[in-house]
Amino acid sequence: MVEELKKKRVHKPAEERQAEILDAAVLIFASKGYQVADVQTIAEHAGVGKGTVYRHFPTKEELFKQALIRQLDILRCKMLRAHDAYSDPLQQLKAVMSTYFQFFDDHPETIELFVHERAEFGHDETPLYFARMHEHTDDWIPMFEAVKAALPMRDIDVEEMMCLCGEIMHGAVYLSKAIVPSRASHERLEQVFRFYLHGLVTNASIDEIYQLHNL
Amino acid sequence: MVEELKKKRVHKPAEERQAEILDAAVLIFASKGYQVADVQTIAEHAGVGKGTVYRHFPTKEELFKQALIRQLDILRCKMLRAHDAYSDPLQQLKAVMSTYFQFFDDHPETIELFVHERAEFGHDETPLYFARMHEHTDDWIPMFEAVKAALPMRDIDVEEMMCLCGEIMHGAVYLSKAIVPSRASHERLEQVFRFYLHGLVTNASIDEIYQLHNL
DNA sequence: CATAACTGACCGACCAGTCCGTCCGGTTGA
DNA sequence: TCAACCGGACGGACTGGTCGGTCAGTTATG
Repeated sequence: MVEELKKKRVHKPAEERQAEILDAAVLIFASKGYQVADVQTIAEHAGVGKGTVYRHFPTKEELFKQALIRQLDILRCKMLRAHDAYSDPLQQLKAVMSTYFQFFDDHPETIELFVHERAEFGHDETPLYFARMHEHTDDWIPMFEAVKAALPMRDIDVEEMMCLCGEIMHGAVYLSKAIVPSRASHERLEQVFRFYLHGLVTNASIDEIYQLHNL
Repeated sequence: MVEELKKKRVHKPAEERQAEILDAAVLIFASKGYQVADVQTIAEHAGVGKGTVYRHFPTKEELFKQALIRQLDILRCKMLRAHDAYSDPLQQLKAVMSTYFQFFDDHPETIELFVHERAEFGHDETPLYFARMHEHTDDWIPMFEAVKAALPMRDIDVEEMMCLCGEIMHGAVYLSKAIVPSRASHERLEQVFRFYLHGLVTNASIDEIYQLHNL
């Protein structure tokens, strides 16, 4: 009656195995948090033994960070692609923001991963989330410069523009789950984007700008 | 030589004991996180035995939540006091925002506490941080109504105003530690407040508004 | 058969919560 | 005034269970 179904052992290229393990890690870490998630569960979920996990990642901590980096790279990549799809700087900005919101709509577990990183490791080192953000700051400067040039801007420097943009997007996503009734993040794109522009410009009509830039 | 310094046992009113324990709990939970912090350490820090902690709080989780609630109440109370010190709605708003930033400047450990709550318990229940915020939403509606009446507002309803205000303040505080070089939160007050107003109004001169309201 | 990948039982450290002996300090009565 | 007494607050050793990381043995592959 009780079938002893033995999983067949398979050897795979390291890269593929690691990807499987990382996918499982993202899920488990996101749902339980770093401390509570246990490596055994991740291994089972990835369909491998615990020993195998440790063959590919030296410690639980490293496993977590790799899982996180994987997600960060995916997000970053999507944002860059969204940017490159447009030439008008305001369209670029809106597309990037949209991608950001959409990403967290599609992968709510990633929010949890970020939250847990901030809680667990943000204490004494800058979270990878921000480290990476900051590391790649330069990539976005040209866009913000262009936005600035395109708008009747009040006196704000580019760094401040970027900082505010990051804060408001992060805030919207981070708090999106907490608001009752919770709205899908991307529904908030329009609201947040308009608000952001209003916050930047002097006194021009936002509607004019919208029309001018086909937003 | 080695003095056996035995702590004298002292009986105290329950309330006082609990306050001592909660203060220790805030510190330890904030610095280590919910999972890593151990009750023994909290007990030692409060100058009591572990058993005593469990006399006053049924579980570690309850201890954490009480510690959090304590901080939330302090913050809320300060914000209300700041509000009541002014009659002009814009001055009130600015004062409340200022208090919020100042509080986290003075008690950076409280940020950590919120972060850990979101990570540990925000998963399946609304964090107390937001629950309380939402619970007391009504307290702030009159102020935002008044702000709205005082400004040449674009078409935003009060709920949205409050939501955006919360997000931008939370974002500024939450990210304040991540930015390099990190600025004291309160230094950002002016920047964030102006940004917020710009985001609300139609096309009036912010400077006019500032002068009119003595900001 | 040689080698590399894989496995999971095992070890030791760690910790939430318990439990009972200890001792404080308020009360009583002579 | 003070000594004997007692309720209950207190302390901390202990227990039971958990989990990160290891390693000796097993299985696939060439």
